[in-house]
Amino acid sequence: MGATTGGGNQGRTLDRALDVLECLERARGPLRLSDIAREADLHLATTQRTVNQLVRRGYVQQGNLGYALGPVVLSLAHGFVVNDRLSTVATPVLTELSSTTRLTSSVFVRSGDERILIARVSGADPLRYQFPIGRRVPLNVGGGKVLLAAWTDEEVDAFALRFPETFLASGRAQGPGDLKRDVESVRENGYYLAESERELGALSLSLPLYDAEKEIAGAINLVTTTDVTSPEELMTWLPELSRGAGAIGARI
Amino acid sequence: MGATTGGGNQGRTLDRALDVLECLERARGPLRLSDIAREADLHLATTQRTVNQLVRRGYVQQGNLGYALGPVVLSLAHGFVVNDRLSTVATPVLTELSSTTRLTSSVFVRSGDERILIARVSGADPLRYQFPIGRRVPLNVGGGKVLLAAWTDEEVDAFALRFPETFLASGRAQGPGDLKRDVESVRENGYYLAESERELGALSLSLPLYDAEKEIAGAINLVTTTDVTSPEELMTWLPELSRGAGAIGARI
DNA sequence: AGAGAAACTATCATCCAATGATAGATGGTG
DNA sequence: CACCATCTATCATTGGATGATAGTTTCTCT
Repeated sequence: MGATTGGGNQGRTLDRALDVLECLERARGPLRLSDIAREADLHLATTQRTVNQLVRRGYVQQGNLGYALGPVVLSLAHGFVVNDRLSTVATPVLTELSSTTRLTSSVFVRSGDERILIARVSGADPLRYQFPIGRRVPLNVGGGKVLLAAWTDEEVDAFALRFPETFLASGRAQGPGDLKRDVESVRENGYYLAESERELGALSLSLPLYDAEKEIAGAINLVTTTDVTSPEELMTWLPELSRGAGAIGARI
Repeated sequence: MGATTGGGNQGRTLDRALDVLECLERARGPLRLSDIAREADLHLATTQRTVNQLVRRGYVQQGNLGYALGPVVLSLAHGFVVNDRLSTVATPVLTELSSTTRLTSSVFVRSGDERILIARVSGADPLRYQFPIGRRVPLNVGGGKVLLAAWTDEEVDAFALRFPETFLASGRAQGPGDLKRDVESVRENGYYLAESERELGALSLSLPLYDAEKEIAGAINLVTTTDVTSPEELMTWLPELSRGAGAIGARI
């Protein structure tokens, strides 16, 4: 089903085209025209016109197994990373941070009910993830919680209710109450330590990033695995991470 | 016939939205609404509606200096790199190639009258380029010429006439005749050695990539600088590069 | 602080491009 | 060959995009 806006039918054409793109983004392989139509809940004819248009512009490419995203989306991403203030400022800081801690560090920002990884530098023994930049990850597990800490109670409540019961990678269930408690702890301590929440065996220490106007702009974290680093050991890097967060925040 | 009969105004809405995105991609910094309208040749009201829609979806973000691309375009790019056959196949080959040659290697594909870098692995002493993946580069200079070699003479002629007189980085002028001669040499030799064409001091050796059906699918190259590598020295890596090209082509 | 400009938002009648049902062309399969 | 699926093409209808204008907010000078 598409993410088309419920309130009023304005901007239908563009919304549908973006739905098509994002449905191809989620796809694990090439999609047939009819697959896209079903997935994005569009008429076949509409899908065809939209997809062909996207093909003409290079945003979608057609193989003999179906349609997939095209190379032009890479160009847009390039335009983002070379321009975006947070991206360009964060990268050198992460590089230094990963160099001193020998851990993987990353920066992500909120996007709707998700967060998007916009920068990452691998540590000494890199994690197994492949090209994570741009990946969408949930907002309600792991380091995502530090992004919620800047919201009002009402916003957090509304968000928490949208995710009634989430199962973490550790197997533990996380209800709205648990989420609110974690957000509270972030507000008190200024950081969040996550253990096997999004990924089993993953361990991460996350801090919010604030810009010059004290507005939340994203989050930074160090991530490792439980088999090489203990939570206590990871916590010793908190001052270093905090310094990195400050350095980034001061320049955006 | 397939595309847009009679050059009518079909798919105007989407086309305009993509124009907006690409105008932000080209921009060197945040753009004001009126800048976008002028740049994309749109009415201000149309621009506003389109931009706001893109903001709502995260494709554009609004700062206090204007509009810029948003993080969601990174997600699309992520969807591309994890799915695209050529991207995933090429990366390990480039890694090995750069390891043995100690040079920077890359793969690019054609997109309209440009080529787009879809994979790159840095060599021993990395070039000064920042995050080049996704960058659009001209098709008529440097390694781009190997992509033209698979075209018919008519196509090459038509293309050459679209770029009447191009000035290379070395200062040399390249007319349509020069371009055609270079394309001929690619057809004969199977490779192209470029010296200070797109970038002053750059030296690159490029080969076309053919898929299982002998259709051209992109190009691969080794790139270095004239101050550390001589053309003759670079040419000694031709067998290695050719082997890499074959390995990629066999798997797509 | 206040005047002026610029950036952005909102409204609305007109009309054209998007829509979707249908039919046709193409290609692969047993 | 018949069958099924994918993709393409056509066209009347209509509803959403359009663009002119006016309004509101925000910045920038002096």
